[in-house]
Amino acid sequence: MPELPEVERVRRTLLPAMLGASFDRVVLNRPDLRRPFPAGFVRRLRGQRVQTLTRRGKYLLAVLSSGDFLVIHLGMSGWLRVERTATLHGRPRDPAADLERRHDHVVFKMSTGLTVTFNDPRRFGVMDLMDAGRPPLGTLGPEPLSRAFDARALAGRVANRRVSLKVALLDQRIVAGIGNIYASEALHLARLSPFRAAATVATRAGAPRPGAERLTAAIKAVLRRAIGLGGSDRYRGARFRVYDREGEPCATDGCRGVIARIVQAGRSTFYCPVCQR
DNA sequence: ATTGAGACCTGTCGGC
DNA sequence: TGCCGACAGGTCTCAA
Repeated sequence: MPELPEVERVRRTLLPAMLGASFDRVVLNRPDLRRPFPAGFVRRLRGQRVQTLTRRGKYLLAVLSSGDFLVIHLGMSGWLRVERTATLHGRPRDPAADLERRHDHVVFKMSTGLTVTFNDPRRFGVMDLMDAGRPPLGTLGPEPLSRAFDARALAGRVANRRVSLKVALLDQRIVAGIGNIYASEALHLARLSPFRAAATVATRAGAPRPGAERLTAAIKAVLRRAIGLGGSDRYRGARFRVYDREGEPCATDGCRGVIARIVQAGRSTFYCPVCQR
């Protein structure tokens, strides 16, 4: 589920439950996610008030009244849901819901009376208390929707990089928050081939090449649109331009191409061999 | 210093 | 129907 637009949607869902509220109870249903929870995790959260709830790339960041930073990454399959009441007993059996609750790994009971539950079947997510200036947070590239991320910034960051453009977009140090879906989407909108060496959109004669302008604009457009649609998952939001559309006709005006799927760095790339150059 | 491959997990889907 | 492999929205580590 989660790339930048989906994480942003989760953040907005969480605001009414968590912002300005404190942790009344914290329950860990297992000792680890991708990594163990840090020592004293429950104790350090309990009673703390959430002062800010922001997003950096694909990370959610809560600054607590104690000064601690609660950091949450949703991994591949993580999400957070907000519920009004604890649903512990007296409910009719619902096999589908029971199955899902098997992966409720962390529960926050907030002073708003709302419960926030972290669910993550694959357990690639991370929850930690850490310094915002430290890696990986400190090594993230610019926020793609910020002013600071423009053609010049992108060009500077891909200079001398021999990896393909697609793989470069997945590197969170170059730009933060893009994942496998929106990398393919942005390249298609920008009509740039995923195979190109990243450095081919770098600076020449002191100015970013045209590809860098198109690509930054496409990244912003694709992400803004997805945020506007509430992100994407199986059941809602985005109709993708190319992602998961192998064999379908290309959506670019006047293009007769057919969407292809290939693998780069172990991940699927969807693209149009005709209009992406 | 970069880069690719493999590891970490569970679930789902399509083919036989 | 059941079994099996391929694949899934992300990092992280390790060897070349």
